[in-house]
Order: sequence, then structure tokens, then C-alpha cells
Amino acid sequence: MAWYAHFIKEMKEKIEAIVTEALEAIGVEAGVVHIERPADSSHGDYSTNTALVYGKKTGVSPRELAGKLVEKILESADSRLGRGLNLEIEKIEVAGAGFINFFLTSSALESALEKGPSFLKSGEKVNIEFISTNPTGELHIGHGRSAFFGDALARVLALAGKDVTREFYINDSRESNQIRELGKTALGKGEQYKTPELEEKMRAIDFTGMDEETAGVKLAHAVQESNRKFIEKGLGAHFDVWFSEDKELRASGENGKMLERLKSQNLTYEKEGALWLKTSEYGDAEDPVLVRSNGVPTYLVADIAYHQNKFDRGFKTVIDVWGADHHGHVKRMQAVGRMLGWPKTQNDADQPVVFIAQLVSLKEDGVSKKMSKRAGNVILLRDLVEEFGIDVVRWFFSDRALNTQMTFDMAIAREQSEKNPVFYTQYAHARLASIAEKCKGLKEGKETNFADLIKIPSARALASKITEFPEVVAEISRDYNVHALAGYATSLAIEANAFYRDVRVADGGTFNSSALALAIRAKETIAETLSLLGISAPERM
RNA sequence: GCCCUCAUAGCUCAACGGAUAGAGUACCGGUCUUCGGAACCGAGGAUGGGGGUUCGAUUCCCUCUGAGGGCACCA
Repeated sequence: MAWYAHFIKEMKEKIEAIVTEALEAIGVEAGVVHIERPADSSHGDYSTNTALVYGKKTGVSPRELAGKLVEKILESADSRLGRGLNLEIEKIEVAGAGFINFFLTSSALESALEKGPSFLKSGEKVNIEFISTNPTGELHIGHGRSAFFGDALARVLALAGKDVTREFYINDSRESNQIRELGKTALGKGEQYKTPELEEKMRAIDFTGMDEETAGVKLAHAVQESNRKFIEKGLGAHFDVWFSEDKELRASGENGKMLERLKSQNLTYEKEGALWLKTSEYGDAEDPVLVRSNGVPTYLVADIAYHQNKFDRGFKTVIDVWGADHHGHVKRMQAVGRMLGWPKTQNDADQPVVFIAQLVSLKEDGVSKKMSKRAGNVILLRDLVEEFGIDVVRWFFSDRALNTQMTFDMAIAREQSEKNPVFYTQYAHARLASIAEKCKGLKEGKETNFADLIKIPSARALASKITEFPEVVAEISRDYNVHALAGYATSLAIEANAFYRDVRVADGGTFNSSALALAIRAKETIAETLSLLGISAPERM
């Protein structure tokens, strides 16, 4: 945990500690102190708005308070923190409305770069379920959001030290209407879900003698199998568990057990021949039906049993990534969670933790259209990947927040794919790789120490930006803003290109060793960030 | 009718309540025998309307307008 410890546990927290201590020395009761990474490198490596926040409480102007704080920090630095502070922080200044900016010494930056990133393993068991498309057809572009968000989030959480299980829930219960409809189609008694691809799968199966449910499950498994292959090979998303509703909840009797439990705990009642669940007593808008009047359970029984199953397997955090068309179920499942006593998250939030991916709408000739299978205007994820490549598609879906409403225009997608920011980032990586390769055949030149190198602003900005990596990962593992990865990768590429412009690593027959080391760390950090997004970092393009 | 989400540059998107609201793309001007020009530098261009809270609001609250989604004995 060297680098992570150095910069999060030591540097960031150390600054937080000395600011807090300075506040107390002035006689201010200190609460939360925010330490940030300023966007502008001229504002230092770390920055705090403490004086602005506490200025009013002390009746002093923010700038004046900031000045006092800096004075206290400098005063107590040697006695309280020893010589360490002087070795790591070169300059503290008051700027703007009253910000206090901290500039690291070159040796602090250098040692951070040398140590490289590593993370503290918490081993907290996290389950993340995503995609979970019905086994009635192929994945379309709407599934792309939850697919790439879930996959990248799982990668980030795993890197941040959590024990992550990625899970896919297969809605293959023979009791579901979808499966029955699919069965009808299989037996030639319906048209639901029929596509050329589905018909091809139907021809490969002998349905004679099967009832609708059996035929539906059979066909669903064929669809599921090809979807699974596409998800793994085409999308590069890996799942640890493929959870079959039909086998592991219905056939195993878990659904029945859950139903009995709900009844015995007096959480249900009968009305109009159906069995209802009292979720409204736990914050839900209205009570849903658990068992229909025809005796068949609804999806809800299985969904409750499924989530209970996850908690029973020891997961502390249970995450679901759903489409916006399911957002109405969030409150319902969380009401069930309170009902059954599912544990809260570390931040005392309800479980399951649900992320809602806004739906994707289509645009053609400037006109918005609703994506509809029946109208035939569905864009399959498969087609997108085939046309643009997985890197472009992944970036396209990952560089924006999950709650943005994206409209998809194929013409714009084509135009943008050629000038996609992902190429910009990959290009910066390839360039750095090329430099490193070139230096292998050269001798080390003179006067190449790091302190001199980072006198060049772009070199310093690049070094500082690289050291942000573990903080970016840590922050995403807290706030789940996966799209910040794309932004970080882009800013790394921007800094790398500026560095390339200002610093010659290889010149004549020799190379600058500290510049080369910085270039290599930049290359590795870009690659690692892209890899969290599931995007490749080619050595040459 | 009720509920959820969203509205930022011509376009696609950023911005823990903070510093001059940032990128990419498009358009305009420049760099140019390059450690890889898929690059670099410069210019113009934006917070839907109206209130409120705050030292400070794109961000929080209210309201209006517009867009998407939900409100099944479908999943």
C-alpha cells in the first residue's frame, strides 16, 4: 500500500490534520476540513477552502483567517510534525478568496512516482449485479450503459481492495410471462420476441412434446448462451456468477421458503384472491401483489428471495444496476429490505444500493424516436461493437454520468468515432511507449535530476496528475462516479502531450533519465486508467 | 393526476457549495524537415425562465417551462 498510503493516508490526511490543528490553535472548534486536488496546477498539489468555511464563524475575513492559519501551520510545523513537513511541503500560500494551497517538494513527488500505486485490501464483500437482460433477445444499446458502468465499477472496487463478485441474474423462471410467451413462439403459437436470430435458434431445437413453459425455458437458455458469449467475448465483461432464477430460486424451493417466511411474519394479506405484501408500512407507495389469484407467484417473490440469498452469502454491500424503466422498484426493494432487516451500507444507506441508468433514445434525421423492437428501430450492441470497435463503444458509454439522458444518433456516432477522445488518450500512450522504446538503445545523458525536470511547469503538472491516480480510484469507490475515469484519462493525456511538447526525453544519442522515468510512469498510469474502463492501451496505433 | 431523472458552448459531455464554469468536436487564425502532426498554440462561443438559502449556487430549496421514464395479478 505504499503509494496509496503515502498520498492518502499520509499526505492528504497529514494536511487535513495540520489544518485542523491550526484551526484549534486559533480557538476555532474544527469540524470537517476539505482537502482537494485543485484543477489548476498553479493552485498547488493540494488545496483547502477551510478559511472560507470558517471565516464567518470566527468573524474574520477568509483571507485574514487563511493568513493566520498558514502562520500557525508554519509555527507548529517543526515542533509537531518534525522535519517531515519541510521535506514534503515546499510552499504554502493563501490565494483567491482565501484558499490555502500546498505545494509538494520535488522529493515528495519523486518518491511518490517511484513507489507507484498500491491499495489497502479491505476484503469487504461486495456483490454487483448488472445487465441481467431477459433471455428473450439480444442486447441492444440500452444495455450498454449498465453493462459498461457495472463492469468498470467492479474493476474500480476490486482495485480499491474490495472482494467483488460480479453477478448476472437470468430471468428464466418457467413461471414468468416472458418465458411462457417465448414458449408460445417456440411452439408456433405466438410471435413475441421473434427475430431472424431467434428463429435460427428455434430451428436447432426439437420442441416436440414440450409444453409452453418447458419450450420457453429451453429456448431462453439458447438465447442466454449466445448472450453470455457476446458479453464475455464481444464486450469483455466477466461475470463470476450466472444466477439462474429457475434453478436456484424456483426449483430449489427458495422462493417457497421466502413466501412462507413473509406469511409467518405477518407481512402479507389476502385480497381479491391474491396475496399482497405490506410494503406500504415500510415506506413504499402501495402494496404489490406477491401471488396472483391464479396461484402463480409474481417476479417479486423471486426478487426478494434473490436479494436475501445475496445477503445470506455474506455480502456486506449489494449493488444493482437497473434501467430507468425499473426505477419504480427501487423504493419497493428498499422497503422490503427494511421489512426483512437487511443491513444498511457503511454510510447508513438503504440496501440494495441501486444505480439507475437513464434510457437511451434514438435520433434519426434530427427526429427523436422511441427505440422499439416492434417498429424495428433497435440498435444492437453487437452491431455497434462490430462497426466501431469495443474501445470506442466503451468510451462512448463511459465518459458520461449514468443519469445523463443520452440520445443516440448513428450518424453522429460515425462522425465521432473517428475523432473520439479515446484515440487522443490512446495516442498519448502510444507516443510515450515509442519514446521509451527509443531510449532503450541510448545512453544516459548528464544533468537529469528530477528536481530540475519539474522546474518545467508541464513536467511538474504531469507528475502531480499521475499521483492523483489512487485518489481518483478511492473517490470512485466512494461516490461511484465511474465516468470520472474517462475525464482523468483525458487529463493525463493532455498533460502528457504538454510534457512531450516541452521536454525532450531522447536527444541526440542520449536520454534524460528522470524525464524517461516520468514518461514511463505516465504511460503506465494512462494504461491502468484505460484498463479500468476495459479499454486497451496500444503500444502503437 | 402522482412519483423518479434530466436541461450547461452550434454539437457530445465535465465541474465534493468555491478560485477566470472545463474538455472534445465544429468554425477561424497560427506552429510544421516531428524523441510519432491521430499533435501543439491562439480566438470566438454556455449555466432554460423566475424566486429563495448562502460570504459564495451549474450544484441545495420552491415554482414555471420543456424532455425521458415509471405508476400491472409484466419482469
